[in-house]
Amino acid sequence: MNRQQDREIEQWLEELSAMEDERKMTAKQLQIVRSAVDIFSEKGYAAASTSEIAQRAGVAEGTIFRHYKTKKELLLSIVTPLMSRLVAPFIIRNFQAVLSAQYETFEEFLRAVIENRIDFARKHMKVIKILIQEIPFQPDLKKAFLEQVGAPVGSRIREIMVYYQEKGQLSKEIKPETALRFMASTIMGLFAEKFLLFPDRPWDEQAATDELIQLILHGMGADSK
Amino acid sequence: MNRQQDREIEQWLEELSAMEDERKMTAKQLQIVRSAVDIFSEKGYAAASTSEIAQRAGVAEGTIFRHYKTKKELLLSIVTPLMSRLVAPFIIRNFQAVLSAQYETFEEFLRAVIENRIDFARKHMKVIKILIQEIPFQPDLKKAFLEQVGAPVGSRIREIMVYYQEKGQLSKEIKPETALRFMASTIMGLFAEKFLLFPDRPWDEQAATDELIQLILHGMGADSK
Amino acid sequence: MNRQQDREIEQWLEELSAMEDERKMTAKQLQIVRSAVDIFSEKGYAAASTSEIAQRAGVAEGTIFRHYKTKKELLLSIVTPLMSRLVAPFIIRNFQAVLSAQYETFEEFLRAVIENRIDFARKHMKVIKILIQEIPFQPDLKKAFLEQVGAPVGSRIREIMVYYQEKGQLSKEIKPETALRFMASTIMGLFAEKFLLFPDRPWDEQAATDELIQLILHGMGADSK
Amino acid sequence: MNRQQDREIEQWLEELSAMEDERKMTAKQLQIVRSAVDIFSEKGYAAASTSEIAQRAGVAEGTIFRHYKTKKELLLSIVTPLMSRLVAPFIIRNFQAVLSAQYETFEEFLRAVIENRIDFARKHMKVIKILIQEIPFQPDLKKAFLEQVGAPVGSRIREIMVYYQEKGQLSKEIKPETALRFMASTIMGLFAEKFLLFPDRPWDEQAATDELIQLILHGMGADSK
DNA sequence: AATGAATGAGCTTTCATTCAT
DNA sequence: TATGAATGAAAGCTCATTCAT
Repeated sequence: MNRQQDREIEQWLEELSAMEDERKMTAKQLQIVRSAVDIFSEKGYAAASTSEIAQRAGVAEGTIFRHYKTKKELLLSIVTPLMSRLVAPFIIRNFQAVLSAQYETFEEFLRAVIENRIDFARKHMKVIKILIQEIPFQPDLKKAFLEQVGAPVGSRIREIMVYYQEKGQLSKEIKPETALRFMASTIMGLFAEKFLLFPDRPWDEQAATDELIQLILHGMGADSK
Repeated sequence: MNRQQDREIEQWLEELSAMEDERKMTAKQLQIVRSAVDIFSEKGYAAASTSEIAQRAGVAEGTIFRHYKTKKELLLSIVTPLMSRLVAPFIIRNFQAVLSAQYETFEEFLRAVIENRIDFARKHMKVIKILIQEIPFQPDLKKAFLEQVGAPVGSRIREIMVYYQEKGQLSKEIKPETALRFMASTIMGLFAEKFLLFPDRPWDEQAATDELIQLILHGMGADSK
Repeated sequence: MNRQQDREIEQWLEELSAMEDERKMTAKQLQIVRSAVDIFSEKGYAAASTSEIAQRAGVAEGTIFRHYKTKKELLLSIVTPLMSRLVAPFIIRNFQAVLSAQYETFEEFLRAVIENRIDFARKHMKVIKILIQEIPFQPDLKKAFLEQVGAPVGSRIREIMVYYQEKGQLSKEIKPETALRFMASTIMGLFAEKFLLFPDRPWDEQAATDELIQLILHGMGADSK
Repeated sequence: MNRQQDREIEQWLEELSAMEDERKMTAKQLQIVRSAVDIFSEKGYAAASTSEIAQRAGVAEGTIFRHYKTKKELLLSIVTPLMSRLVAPFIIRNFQAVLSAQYETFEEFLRAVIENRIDFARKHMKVIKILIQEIPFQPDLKKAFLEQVGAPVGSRIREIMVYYQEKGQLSKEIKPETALRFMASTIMGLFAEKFLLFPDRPWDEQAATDELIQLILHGMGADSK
């Protein structure tokens, strides 16, 4: 199994979950969702008005409420599917086998994950922004996030770390929770800078990724090439 | 100059800027600000209503608008002073002298800064949360943040890094912008975990700080003790 | 063409422009307009509250703003159509032909116009009152009035005066602007007395009209019968 | 008695009543009144806010209410004195003697009155505007106006007309009420044109006055010189 | 006499949601 | 399924007025 195959699997997982949602949508409904994503991410959930969403979707106000009982249900319908797509690559069955077959070193693994998630994040930037913005204010969202994302990813990370620690490539001192937070926050930091603070400033994505990987690897006491 | 003195300076800077704002406030106005901070951080700026703010402040709704022309002005009056307090420790005159007199190693310096900012952040958690939540939606806030916080802190970090790089304690490969983002995002990651995601889970602050410092030091290629 | 026909044309013009406005109104919207006319003319635009308008219209307050973005738009929607109706009789194509066919003397013409406009004014008293009251405070209204009413009526009056001056029935010394103002202000003076100052005092409309016509005719140096 | 003396009397009457009002005013109160006159005439009574009045007067909000119990009392304090000044020249004792001594012809009299009132109106334009605008909406104002202005001026006009009718200079057919309305409305029409509709257009005051006098004289069947 | 902070009722306007068509 | 008129609660904000200083 090589990187090409990996990408295909990921692709496939994405399509799968995406289709589940969108397959049975009417054209109007799709427009509503798209318009909602735009406006939620532009002005925030609370400041977005259903009438503006309807207008930008080219749809009557009432139509939104035919598909979603409340404005909040519309939010959840947008943000919940993202979560499963977010964890998809970590849920492949027989993960460890995949791992050992595929990534000789922790660095290889890390690079694969980061590149993959950067791809993903770029595609779903708006919805991710909505999710992160709303988690602090919506307890049910927070709960769903911890259960559906936090827990499974957490346990995967644990397995992975043990795997590479036993291979002697990773310091045993660092706790998996800390490592997860460390990785997640540095990645999200990169995103905050590139997409939120300076969206107009051009950047060399490859270089930034390399740099980031070095920071994480060193930080976690893994030997770089 | 020792840590004790450092804390005193910081203290003094804080008081100074705080007093400027609050000195001439009436009792009611203070209540309004406090109530607004609470509610903005609980439900977000857009979802907070001036009537609820007034109610919790024990004040008539009109009173808010006697002191602040608009709801947004109230937001800014809360969030703008935070910025100057945020950068205060970096603006001390003769910073380099202070530095060399005080911190032998980069690690010492890093520890001092992180502990200091953790102190600060704990004290001002709510307002920081408001600021971060609103920056993506308020262009003027974002601009003010970049100018008043980003720029000065950025140039300080540059000086500091050169200083310790020349002392041979810091890898020369890392760019200051990247370093700043790296440090900021790991620190904020810690905060997001401890205060937003699991505010009820007890934690050993000292241990977390030590851990964080090691991650940063290693990540940036500084030799740990 | 006789007076009967003239009245029919006028009638038709009225209906025409009225229908344009009201045809596509919902029942509720019509109630809103009616109620707004009443209340604006009773207390003045600024002192009228949308909530009172809604209440008297038997409609929810929000309904007003579904049809008119602002209170001012509601005012304009009431007052603007009046202007076109006000000038309608002066805009008939081939006016001069009508004139010569119809009115042998200036007095006849004057009598026709005055009676006609008194009819009109009685029907639209409230809206006229609103218009006159608000013109001094709303620059856009004033502009619209001058362009849509002042200019066309002015140039018609000019034509008419030349016509009767050449017939030797009208002094050539008087300027058309002055004549227009003279006629308009005496007519409006009559209205102010009868409808504003003493609305409860009964009056002989025919006698008052005759009297008024004599005053104007003599004032303008036209020979009375 | 000549025109010079007449002017002096008028002057004196004016001062007298003016002083009554303003003599005991503090500087602040005067500023309040001036500011109120400006703002009432600019935006209308209902749309003027006491806070704006206070601000333009350079006075605290509360100060207004120290002098005037309510906003309406402020309005009345401005508009009521105008009424007495408006009728002052008609109330001179022994009016008929003055008349016969002074004005040989009705035209002379008319010219004197009109010139005098134009003088007056120019000086008090703003307050007159306020009065006229508010009369339709304030029953007590209307009542005061009819009693203090309408009645005395009406009876004076009656005397005057009889006087000149007996001198054979004035048609006996016209009713004094009608004559009063006719004169008032043509004068006010001139004012509306010159001060409200086209305040920026320059005009020859003397010519306009002459023209107006001719219109009135002819209209009323008085022989012009 | 003058201030200006405080009030609470009321303002215009927006909003999420309902429902007859 | 889709519409859009209608709703009424609630939003942000203004206002005339009061009162302790």
